[in-house]
Amino acid sequence: MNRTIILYGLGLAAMVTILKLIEYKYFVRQLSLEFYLAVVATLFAGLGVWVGRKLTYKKVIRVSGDFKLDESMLERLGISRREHEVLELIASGLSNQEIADRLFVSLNTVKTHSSNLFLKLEVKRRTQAIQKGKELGLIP
Amino acid sequence: MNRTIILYGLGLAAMVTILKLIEYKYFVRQLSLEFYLAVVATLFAGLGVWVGRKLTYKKVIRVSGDFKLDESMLERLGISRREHEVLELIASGLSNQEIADRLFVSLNTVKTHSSNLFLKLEVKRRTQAIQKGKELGLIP
DNA sequence: ACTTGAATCATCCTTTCGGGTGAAGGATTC
DNA sequence: GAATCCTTCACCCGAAAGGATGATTCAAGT
Repeated sequence: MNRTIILYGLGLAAMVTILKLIEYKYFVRQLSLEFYLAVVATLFAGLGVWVGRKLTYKKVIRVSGDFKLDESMLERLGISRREHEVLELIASGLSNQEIADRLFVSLNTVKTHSSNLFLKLEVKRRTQAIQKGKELGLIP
Repeated sequence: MNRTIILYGLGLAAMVTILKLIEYKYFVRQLSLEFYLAVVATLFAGLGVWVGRKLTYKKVIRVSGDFKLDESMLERLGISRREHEVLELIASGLSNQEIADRLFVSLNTVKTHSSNLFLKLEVKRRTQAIQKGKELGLIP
């Protein structure tokens, strides 16, 4: 953070210096004030974008919380609501029996759902399903 | 994305217009060129920061990258290097046999490591170990 | 009315996991 | 040298997971 502020200051200083040099040597009497202003505005807007990126990069990374489900991926893979629900519970670390209890269905039903899920995700284990589900944006 | 670009353009246009008005009405003959430049530069740098934030916000969220291992947590829980290694491979979706092949040890060894790991993490399943490992900053 | 897909449950069978226990070799520390 | 920790491996056993297959119900569409 301190580093970026210092860099920002140095960048500003360098900019001003360069502009001064340009001002006194070439442009000031050859080009219009409007053009000169446009150049300054563009340069500093660009600098601002760069600095803004540097300043907000790390902050945003920490936040990075809000997960948005990729529903198009669900459709593409033909994953039903129930199967997705099972995937979420698998990822939360529950056993098939616990999932069955939570969804008020039988163990066999959960096993069927998970088997179909593994087929659609092209995986062989629930741990792989977790991994792939995250990659595809199906679970947080 | 298109919206931000349009906003950016409108912002620039508005800025230029305002500057023009100011230029022809008040400042141009009362203040030095340096001061005028500084105002322009600051305004546009600020605008750039704002635009930069808008432009990079969504992109950065998806990255959500650099993971830093919490080694103090490993020590606190008494998790050895090998056990942590096994945890990483478990989280990547490998079976115990696959982990054994990758580490050039026997299946029994992997089972011992994972069992000790589960004790230290206070979990009962590998899926829970993945979940808790992520919470504690032991794996990405 | 017929088809289709989802959700549900079942049975059989194999593989994988996980718990418990013991033990041997190596490195470090006291 | 004894104690401790890590790593390695083994055997046994029960629980959980996974594959294959078939069946029923029910709602939605055609």
